[in-house]
Amino acid sequence: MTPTPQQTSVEAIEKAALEMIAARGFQDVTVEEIANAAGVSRRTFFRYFASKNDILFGNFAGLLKELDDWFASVPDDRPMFDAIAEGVMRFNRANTDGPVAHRQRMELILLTPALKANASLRNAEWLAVIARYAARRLDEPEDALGPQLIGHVSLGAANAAYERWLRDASADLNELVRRAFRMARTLAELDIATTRSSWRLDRESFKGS
Amino acid sequence: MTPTPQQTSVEAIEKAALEMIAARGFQDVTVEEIANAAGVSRRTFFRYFASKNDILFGNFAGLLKELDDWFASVPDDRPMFDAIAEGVMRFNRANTDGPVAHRQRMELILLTPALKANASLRNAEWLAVIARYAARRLDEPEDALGPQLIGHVSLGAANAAYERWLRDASADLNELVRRAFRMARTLAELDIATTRSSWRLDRESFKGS
DNA sequence: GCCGAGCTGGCACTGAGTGTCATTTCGCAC
DNA sequence: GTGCGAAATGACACTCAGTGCCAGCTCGGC
Repeated sequence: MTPTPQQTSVEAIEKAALEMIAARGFQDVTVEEIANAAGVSRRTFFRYFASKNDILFGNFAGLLKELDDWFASVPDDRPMFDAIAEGVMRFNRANTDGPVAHRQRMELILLTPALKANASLRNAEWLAVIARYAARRLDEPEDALGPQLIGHVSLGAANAAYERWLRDASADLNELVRRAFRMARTLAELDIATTRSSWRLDRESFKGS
Repeated sequence: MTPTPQQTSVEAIEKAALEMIAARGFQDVTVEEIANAAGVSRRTFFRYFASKNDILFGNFAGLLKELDDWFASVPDDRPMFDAIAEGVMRFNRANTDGPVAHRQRMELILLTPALKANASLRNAEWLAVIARYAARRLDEPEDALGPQLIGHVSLGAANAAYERWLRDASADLNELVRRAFRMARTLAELDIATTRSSWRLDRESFKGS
């Protein structure tokens, strides 16, 4: 049993906030209004959330820890991007209070500049988890170009899938994630297949070390 | 000739701001202080910059337009990622007031949460330019998964190169950009080369459509 | 020299976020 | 069930970003 929850529950504030924000937009709802709706003082709101921008991000740190632990348990003989793709899907699932609220929350985040900007800070923490796993797999330092690149690319693939999902009400997020990671793994093929004629290799920026 | 610049130059404000921010940190400098140092009222500051977060981003929109125009002039027989890598390097070069200030500015942006968050909004605009080019090359809609993915991955490669550059005072940014894009193109090879033993393909998330 | 347009400064106001302190609530020991 | 200490809360004051409004100034054209 939980040792008796605090009188003021984080969930109550989140619920009140999501309802008002969904109805009127993030910018038009003040923290004071949210606090009142949740039966809490403005000051107490800021004891539970570092900023107004954090209301919709829930227990991000906790989910991140879970993800990190999961990657630690992935065997090294599993293809890296296969594991990362599954990590993304696990993270999304854990991040959900039912698919409807999930979509609504993601829509708000990606369509509200202040929230999108805040999300980038969270994404940087997420990226660090991926980079740590990639560093282990590549046997390189975490801050080397390789692991960091894999982190950035994975974040890009996940974001591309998310944005596409929000445009298609009918699309399946997991399927989009799989497609995005499959494409990301083999971008060179995409490049070659769509380059109409030969480009003189001695002009290629990619040549050389 | 320019038709007589405004009395208040954007450059003067930027210069005053950069000096104070570099010396004392972004958060500890108030808009009022910057405005005073630039000999301008606080109100006027906000007529030149939409927010305090925008001071260090210069004429981003103008550079973006240049980049877009340049991509429009790239022939379709040039390999896509080769062109994008050059686009990144061109953008960086145009974004510079001498390499010292460039590095200092990027350090501030990437190390100050508020600025990093703001940068993500700018990066989204940058990404849209890349996606437009990719859409043309792939002959797909701009908002399809492919073009968007290429935009996200390119942004990731550029960011990975940037962050690595900031850690290595001696590193060459262009070389890092080339390396990052070369790796991004062939991630599958990296994956295969570092997967220690065979993973049963029927468990692969990538299988199927 | 006059006039209108655009730039500027000053002022007041909203709202986010923070420090401080008094009060309340709750778990716990007795 | 009574009292105690710690933690949570509420209230207040304050800083600072950002905005609307209006009055005054400057500059070029007439």
